[in-house]
Amino acid sequence: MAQQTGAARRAPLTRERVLRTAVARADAAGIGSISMRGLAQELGVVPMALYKHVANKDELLDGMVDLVIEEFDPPADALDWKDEVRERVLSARRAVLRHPWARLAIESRTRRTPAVLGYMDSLAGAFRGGGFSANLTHHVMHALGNRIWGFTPELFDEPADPDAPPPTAAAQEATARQFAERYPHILEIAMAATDGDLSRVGEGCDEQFEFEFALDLLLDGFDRLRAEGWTSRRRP
Amino acid sequence: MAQQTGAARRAPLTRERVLRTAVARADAAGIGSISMRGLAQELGVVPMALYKHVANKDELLDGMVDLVIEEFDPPADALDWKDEVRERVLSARRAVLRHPWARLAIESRTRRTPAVLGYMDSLAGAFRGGGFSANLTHHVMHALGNRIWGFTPELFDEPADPDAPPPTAAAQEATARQFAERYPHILEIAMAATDGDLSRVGEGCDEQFEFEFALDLLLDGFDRLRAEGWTSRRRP
DNA sequence: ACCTGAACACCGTTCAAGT
DNA sequence: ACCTGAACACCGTTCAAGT
Repeated sequence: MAQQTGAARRAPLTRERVLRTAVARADAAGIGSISMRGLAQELGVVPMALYKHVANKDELLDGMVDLVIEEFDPPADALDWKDEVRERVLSARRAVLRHPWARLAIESRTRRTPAVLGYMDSLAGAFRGGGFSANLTHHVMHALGNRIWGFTPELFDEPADPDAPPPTAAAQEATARQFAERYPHILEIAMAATDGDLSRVGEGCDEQFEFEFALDLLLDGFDRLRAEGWTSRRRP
Repeated sequence: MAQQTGAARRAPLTRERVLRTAVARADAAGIGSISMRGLAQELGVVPMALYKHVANKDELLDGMVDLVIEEFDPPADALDWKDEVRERVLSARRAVLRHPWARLAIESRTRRTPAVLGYMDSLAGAFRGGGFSANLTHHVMHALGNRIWGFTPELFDEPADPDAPPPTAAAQEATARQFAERYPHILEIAMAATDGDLSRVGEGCDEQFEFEFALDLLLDGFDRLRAEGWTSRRRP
């Protein structure tokens, strides 16, 4: 008995299984929980075994991002360029929201995998098909920036520290007064975002709204340049 | 003789000196070169000594970013809102270009230091002073996103691996053909960016142009919403 | 009271030794 | 030929022991 160890009884290690396990781990415990050693242990395998399937940790992260990109849904055919871009980007957003670690992984990766290139090519194709010149397509994709991956930076919204002791009412009052004095415009903005309900300021704002606001603003601007027959390498 | 060790002879350790040394080190060797131990060694000090001046590595990074933000120049007075925002953002860009590591540090930090808040407040103030409602100011700042820090994601431009062996002409031809087949739109874009000179495709494009293109496109869109008296919490 | 050496619990990756 | 244990050169941070 016990001729096979736990490791030997497991499904054979494949690149696919390594990557899927890493994605599940990152989904559950964040990108900080991804280490070659920890992942190997979860797979019941010696760390070096992973290096059969991924060259190093960077390639592991690239592969994880590729799995997220594979979740992007291509939109139905016969949309005009604007709806196609919109659908593709919002689909990317849904995938990135399912894998919150992907935001930082995408930002920190220098990645030009086939999955990345394929997605960018399909977006570029949507613009070209809508009558954008190659040049203008180039510029508008840069203008979209990381929004092509469906996320925006957080800027104002900071995850509240769950370990922080709840401040006393007096302390809260004091810091609020100080804040109002030093950062009056930020306070205004925060209050506007919560319809003046100061107690909800910490909740952050409606990120989905902000994302679509900016996306549609950009797409409208693009449309204007396209309609104007923008060609020159000059700014709008 | 030698009553004072090298460490003792040095200027006393201060938070300021720790942060400035870290910034200089990151400027020279990248963010990956920043470690508590390495930094301590450079300062001729035992690692634990740093913990007197920064609570932990996260706070060290926050402090480094703050030093970059302190390099932002407030613009001359009496600019209209658009020029003021433009000047502030382009000044931020100049600082970030001087400290290339700051891009990733800013993206990965969850930072709401006084320096960060102060800068965001000044930007928000420019919009408010230009007649933007608090609500619209909120949305347009989200739309600017990380561009308020003066950078855009790299998207297409990947630093060429200097260690990679120069591919043979035949291999280059083969990959080019394959690339053209799989990613025709990206190829078009890349060629447009280099005026059709394929040999310069690897160089990447004019990032400064792309940055200002997107910035001005956004500012124009903002101006349009402002002029229309945009108030509703609906998309543009 | 102050400071710090040693230690703890990790990393990614190499490589020689073992089967 | 294949696989892997041990090792290398690191991490951030804690804490007890020393001055």
